[in-house]
Amino acid sequence: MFVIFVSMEPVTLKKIALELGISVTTASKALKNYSDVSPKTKKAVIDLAKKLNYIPNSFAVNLRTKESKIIGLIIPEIVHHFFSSVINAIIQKAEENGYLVITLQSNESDKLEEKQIDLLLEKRVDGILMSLSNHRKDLSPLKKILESETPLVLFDKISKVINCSKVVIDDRKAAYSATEHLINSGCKNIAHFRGPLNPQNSIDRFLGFKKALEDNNLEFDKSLVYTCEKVTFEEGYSFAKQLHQSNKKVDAIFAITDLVAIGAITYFNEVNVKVPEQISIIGFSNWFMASVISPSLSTVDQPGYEMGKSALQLLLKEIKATKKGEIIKYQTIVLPTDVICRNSTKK
Amino acid sequence: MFVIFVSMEPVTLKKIALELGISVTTASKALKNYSDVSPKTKKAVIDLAKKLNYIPNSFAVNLRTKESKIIGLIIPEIVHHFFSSVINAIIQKAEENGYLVITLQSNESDKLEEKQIDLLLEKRVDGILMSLSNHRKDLSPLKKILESETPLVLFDKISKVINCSKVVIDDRKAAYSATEHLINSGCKNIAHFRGPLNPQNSIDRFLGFKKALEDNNLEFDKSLVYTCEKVTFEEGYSFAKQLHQSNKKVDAIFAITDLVAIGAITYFNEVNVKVPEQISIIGFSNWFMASVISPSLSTVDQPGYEMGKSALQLLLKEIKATKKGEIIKYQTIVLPTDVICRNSTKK
DNA sequence: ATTATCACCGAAATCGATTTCGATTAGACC
DNA sequence: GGTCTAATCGAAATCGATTTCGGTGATAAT
Repeated sequence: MFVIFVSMEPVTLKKIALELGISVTTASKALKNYSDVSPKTKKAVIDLAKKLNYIPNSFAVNLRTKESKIIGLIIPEIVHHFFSSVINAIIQKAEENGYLVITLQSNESDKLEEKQIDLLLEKRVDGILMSLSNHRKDLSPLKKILESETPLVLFDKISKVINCSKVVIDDRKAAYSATEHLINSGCKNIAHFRGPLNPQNSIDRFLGFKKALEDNNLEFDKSLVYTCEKVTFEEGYSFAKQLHQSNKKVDAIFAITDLVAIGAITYFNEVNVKVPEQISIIGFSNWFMASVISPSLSTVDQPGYEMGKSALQLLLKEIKATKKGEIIKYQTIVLPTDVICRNSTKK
Repeated sequence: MFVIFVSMEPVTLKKIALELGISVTTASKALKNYSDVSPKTKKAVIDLAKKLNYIPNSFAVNLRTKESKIIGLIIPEIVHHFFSSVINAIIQKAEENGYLVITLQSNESDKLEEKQIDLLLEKRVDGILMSLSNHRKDLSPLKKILESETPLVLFDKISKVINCSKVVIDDRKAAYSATEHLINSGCKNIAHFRGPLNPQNSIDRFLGFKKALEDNNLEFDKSLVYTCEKVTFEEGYSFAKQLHQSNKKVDAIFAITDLVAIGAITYFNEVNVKVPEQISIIGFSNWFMASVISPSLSTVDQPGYEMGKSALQLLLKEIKATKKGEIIKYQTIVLPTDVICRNSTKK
């Protein structure tokens, strides 16, 4: 049997109504199970709809209901273990709750980030999840989101001064614990490969590091702090090399990220400096590779999946509240972190 | 100054028209730069629109134009280096072309995959990009996409029998080259850690492996083929162990994926089997970690970014053609791959 | 003065689904 | 027969932007 169809026109309620000799109104009500439609008509409509494979036009539905059932997500980087775990959680949980997710990558560019905010607002997404770029200082784009009455939840890389819900870890405390872990294992001269100067994340980790030294009566040596610009493997490698060749007395390193730590380990492996015997190294994030590298990397577990999940749940709550016209109470969720001891640190 | 606003009603064309004492028609035309609107009126409308921060209601625009300017993307896994590179390319290139991307993860579940296809069709996305789950055999959900006249492009994990555009690498040839690389460096007893039995990918790589042996007069030993179910680090590790403890004469391994290869390397490092002196290992994908592991891993470069980019470009072309009512010529793009020699293989 | 031309504007239909508000009919009940 | 209730149905408005098509008034051409 040959079926030739010239771009068949789509199945609409009108078509169904026409075919059954009823009004569009009744057809609509039948599908939505209104009580003022006779069972017979209901069945006829439902059957025909199924037969014709009727799909309600979401454009029209959106227009009426003023909802897109879409959530916007902006993050600095997709190809990044932590963020891809977050995305994973968000997409999955969103779908379970009847929402789809548009993902955008700011690439650590402020300008792009702002453009993407506009794109999402134009698309009239029902809510926005964001992790900010490292350089963001101008908060007016975020305020624009709030003014448009679009619920907004920030996670991980947030701004403390913007008035909205947030999901974070206590970076300061986590860094404190990591440093203390090094100290407890007997290290006294600890270097820190920190992140860029602007993001709150890396500031907090630095402060936690410093505080741990102070609280344990260890001298803070400014020259033992190296600042990563891009937070890469190569930086970890090269700072380790600089540190090693400087002949400074150092017995441990706390790195801003597992990737940086692995760069350092790789260097020390190459020049036969024993980790952790000669130098202990601890990272941050608990990236999958941390458990696999040799020696396996001690680190701080940063729960990406949970973060995505919590952020999404907060957002959904706010979307519901906004819809009902309720006043939203912003809240900040702080997720727990754990130090994970492996073989790159002693004891 | 206090501004109290009770959920201000949104700025619409109607509002602008009312404020200026003109019709909605004229306001619309002014913003779209029609020639039958006086420069004075145009300016007035544009100025007021900017002042009120007017954003056209995309729901209404979608309804009129029958376009969502959204592309759907379904992949088996997000937290995966190769796929996240693909996503990265797709999202970026889509944005540059005025499209946003809804990403969904099938999690290697057929049922989920089918549900997600329905979700995207209900959302009336302008096109769909897919990499299939490993188990997909029933192709009717894909046919449903085509019947709905939604352009579809498959990439990486495709089905050969479905009639649509595709972007792939020549897995067979790539595996052939990888194996030949091992042979050329003097290896004669080569094991293969292959992927699952169903996906075309892993079949092709297996076939390429086998063909390379034949063409070089090496005996194919079935007992040297290990089949990964999940394609994990652990499988690579454990197969390496089995192989080692079996005392079979083996001087090389071709692994389906870098992750599996790294699992194997890790095992051999632990038991002090020298790579590549005692056993050569080559992986597949050119994951970032491959260059970092010790010894660095020889592998086949699988261009994820390019694949995403090509798939998107094909899709955009089809979307445009469909819109114009043109007939679409399906095409299959085969991207080149390269063997990358590092330190896990000889010479 | 008449016609033609041009510049400018707006009423109304349209996209497809939803929902309000009546309208109609049949049967029940007094 | 008349009133009332319950069961069914549909006309029309609505969401907001777009576009067709026709109209008006002013100026230029004859």
